[in-house]
Amino acid sequence: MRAAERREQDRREYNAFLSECPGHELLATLSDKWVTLVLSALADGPLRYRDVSRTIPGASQKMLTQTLRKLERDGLVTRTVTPSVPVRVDYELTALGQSLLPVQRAIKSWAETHIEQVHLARKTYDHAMADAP
Amino acid sequence: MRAAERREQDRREYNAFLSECPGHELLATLSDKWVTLVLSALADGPLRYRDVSRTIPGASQKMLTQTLRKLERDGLVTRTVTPSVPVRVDYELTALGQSLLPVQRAIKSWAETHIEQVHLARKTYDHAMADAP
DNA sequence: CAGGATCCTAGTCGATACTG
DNA sequence: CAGTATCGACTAGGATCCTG
Repeated sequence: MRAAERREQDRREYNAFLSECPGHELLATLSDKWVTLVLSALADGPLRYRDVSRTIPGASQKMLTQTLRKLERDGLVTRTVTPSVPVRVDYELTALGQSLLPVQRAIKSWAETHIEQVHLARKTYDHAMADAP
Repeated sequence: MRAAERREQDRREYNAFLSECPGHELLATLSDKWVTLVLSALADGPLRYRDVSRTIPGASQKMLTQTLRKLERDGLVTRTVTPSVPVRVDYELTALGQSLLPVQRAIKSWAETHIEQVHLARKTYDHAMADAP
């Protein structure tokens, strides 16, 4: 059973290494469905909580809050509370957050120019699989 | 209860719209932890199954196979079976797969230049939260 | 060697209800 | 208005065993 232990050890070390890898940290946040949506919702300027949720009808308010908190924690957006009645909370991209937009655009750009090839490949693949199951 | 139904309807429509959005399709695959690792493992040239798994010790063979199949289906890698005894299977990036590497590099690049700011922001945020819980 | 088939758990997400 | 708290459904991913 030493081999199994050894493999598990390797796996742990590797995963530890990965969680320290900047690229994967970024991907972890960037890949979040709601993160990308919130980011692009705020791209045009600051929004109140309610307006963000209207811009992204698919998000439950739990996910929305969770996402906004995460982004705030990472320094990508600022949260400004105006203690009126009722309270008003505005969210705005920081400079750091804005610097992420070009990266998003790069991804979107690749997607738009290559997605058809991917779809075609899938069709071909699925068809081939249907012939030889 | 009509309001709830309406919201659910909106959510469904929105999610349907999202799943058709090229950007999110790409992000769905690109953000997969194992996808990025396999992609960069194959960046330097074709590899056999065993070698991929050695390059990425953290991946269970289930995840590895699953990921490779997904990439093959999307036309990002080719799978070549050599029917010797024992069999030999090579995986190689397609042109489409290689065209994805610059995007990965862009992400990695942003991560490396900005990750410290993110870490700093987190530290500050967590510290502020500790003061006012 | 390269995987297929299963079982199982830990975390994710949505819906709902309540608060300052 | 802008959340917080809680619960249950769901599922991705890991461990394990087995095959051509």
